[in-house]
Amino acid sequence: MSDTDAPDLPVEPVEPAAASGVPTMFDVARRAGVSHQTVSRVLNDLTGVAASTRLRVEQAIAELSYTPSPAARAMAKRRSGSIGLIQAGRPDYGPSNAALGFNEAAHEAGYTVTQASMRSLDGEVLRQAVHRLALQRVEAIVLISGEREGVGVLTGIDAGVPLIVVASEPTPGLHRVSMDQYGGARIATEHLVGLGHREIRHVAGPVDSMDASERHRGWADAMRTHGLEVHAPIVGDWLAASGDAAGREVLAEGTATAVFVANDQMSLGLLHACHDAGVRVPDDLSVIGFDDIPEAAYFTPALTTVRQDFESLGRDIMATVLDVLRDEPDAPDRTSRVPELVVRGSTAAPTR
Amino acid sequence: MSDTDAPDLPVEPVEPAAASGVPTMFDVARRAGVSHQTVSRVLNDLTGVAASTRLRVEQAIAELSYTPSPAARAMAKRRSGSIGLIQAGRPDYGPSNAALGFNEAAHEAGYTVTQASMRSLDGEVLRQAVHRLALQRVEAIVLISGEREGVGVLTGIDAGVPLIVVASEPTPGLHRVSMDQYGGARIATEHLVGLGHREIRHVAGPVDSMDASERHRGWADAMRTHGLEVHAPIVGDWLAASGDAAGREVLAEGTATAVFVANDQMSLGLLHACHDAGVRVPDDLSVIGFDDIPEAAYFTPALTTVRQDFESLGRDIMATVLDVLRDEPDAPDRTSRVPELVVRGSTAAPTR
DNA sequence: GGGCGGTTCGTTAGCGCTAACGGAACACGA
DNA sequence: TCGTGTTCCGTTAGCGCTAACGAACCGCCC
Repeated sequence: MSDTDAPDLPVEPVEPAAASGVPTMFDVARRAGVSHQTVSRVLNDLTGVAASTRLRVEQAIAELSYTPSPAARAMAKRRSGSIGLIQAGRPDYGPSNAALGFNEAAHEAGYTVTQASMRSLDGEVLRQAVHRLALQRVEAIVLISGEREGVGVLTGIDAGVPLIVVASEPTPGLHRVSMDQYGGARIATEHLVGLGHREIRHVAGPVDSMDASERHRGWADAMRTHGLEVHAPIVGDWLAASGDAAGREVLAEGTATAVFVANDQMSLGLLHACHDAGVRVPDDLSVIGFDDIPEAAYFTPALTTVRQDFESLGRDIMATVLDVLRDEPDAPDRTSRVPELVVRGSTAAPTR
Repeated sequence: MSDTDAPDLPVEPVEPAAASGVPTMFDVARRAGVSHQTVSRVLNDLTGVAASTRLRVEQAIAELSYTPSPAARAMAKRRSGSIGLIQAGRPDYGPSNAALGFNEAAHEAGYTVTQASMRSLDGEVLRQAVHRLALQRVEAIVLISGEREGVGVLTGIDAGVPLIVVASEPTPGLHRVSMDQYGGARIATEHLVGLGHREIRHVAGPVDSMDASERHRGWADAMRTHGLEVHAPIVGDWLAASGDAAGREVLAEGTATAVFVANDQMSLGLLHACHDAGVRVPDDLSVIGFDDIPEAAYFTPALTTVRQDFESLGRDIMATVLDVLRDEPDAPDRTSRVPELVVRGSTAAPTR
């Protein structure tokens, strides 16, 4: 049997001992009196293991409180089991809650989430973040940021993995999830029109925001549907300060009886401007916001707004990721979740 | 030369080809005409590589656009290079920004962040999140959540890795980071006292919140310092609704000339209640908040509050993590960052 | 000219898993 | 008795890195 004339040396089977502390699969195998492969089989719930053997292995696992090394597993399986998440820009109510929903859904699906968030919206910084995640061999990269630039940057990148973005406009080459901003804006506008308003201004979000564009479009289309004049919107930056400035502008003009503001924070600023100017809301001016942040109900007056379910959006993102990873041929389009009107005290019929 | 009488078979050196697409260290080595170990040396910036060789390797790396596999590296080095982050509870302004700062600092330090956030504050859910992260072999786990219960849960866990929490009270057995909530509350109270107020109520955060307790303590101590009566605080839950309820209570009582509210959201609710009741702020009642969320400047009236730098807190967390991982003997105590008073329009001298 | 220290590099052996294959043991019918 | 399947399990060979060692080569001094 021996293919050499040298004496058979006592070949020590190289079963690594649990020297470094944490037990390995071999430690479990030795304790259970089986091979490490059988342990692997039990771990991965494969067939071909006798019930009694399975039990012994499970017991050994429990006794050693063994847990498989994710690095070794990732290496052998050639997949990391983790998904990259980039949250760019200010951690506002919307993005934060979407990220949270995504996180929960990802864990439920057995994935790990590797975070690469940043305050900056700069293209170069974003590119680096994508690169960092790609280095980590994440299986997909998710971008939560409504800015058109961010999406543009991703479009030009070949990260080697699927890219999923939250975007309310079509994004060629990328997978997309969003809520129906256009529809929400129409609902808001219809509400004002239904109350009898005919001079309705719009305070929009930043020009680079796709959500802002869609809300603007929804407002404009609704106005046109009713034969009302579509003024140029006043452009803000989502923050309360810009809402305040926009409010002063609207009041200086003095013709509007209602304003559709593209988010709740700017609505707050606008309400502030009204109060300063002695303009009563909703008696002299109706105001409707967008998002329904938790504070909106306690603005003065309580803000009528359009509620978005960001957490569900986050879950939609993960669902889309799974579709993409599984290469589903006809995955459902997850861009039609429609926001819901919440009527409070900041809107009423016009008095003039 | 041959030690066998068999003919020399063409021994194929088992250098794995780039069959699976992504290039490996061996591919780089072959292209550069060196051994894979030399590639590793270049990658890890070790000495003992001739400048010319280093150049050739770097060029090969660039040409193949090779990036090392984190899984293989983690396995060989026996460290994952990632840190677990648990953000429990609502993604409010404070925690979200702290998480963001932490994220940026972690990446600057060369670490990856594995996220395990959840809306729930339940102990069991938290325990599972810690477990999930431990399975991932993260090198440390960070908890951002001011609830005492969360910290308590972590105290009882042996995750096998260092645990770092954001907590404004001492946490035996855990590493701790925080801002000086007590000091901030004293500053707020001193401001009101300085204006001449003597009947100052406190609207506190939930009893399980350490921040709430510290702010309460700071208020109470400041009151005592000035010989003022320390009433029992009204307990809220951080949300605007509870601030509204607290406001009604304060107004019904009718003795207070000022209120120190434990956060800005509840302040908003309280302002709302005042407006409803026809009580003018600050003429009839002064209100001061805590946190300085971006919206606070646009409350009606603009809110006087105490500003906290959450992003820096996040960076402090990462600094502490690094101290712990490096096993620094005398790491600095990062619990003394003092908030800053921001005076706006909601506080004034009492008129009675 | 030989010994000796430094620099530069290659060889080998892991890290802890999974995938692929093979082989032993047993049951069954022809 | 002999195949012929099953069922169960072990053996071997990777996955793509790092760590430890050792060999080759250079120049130097005695």
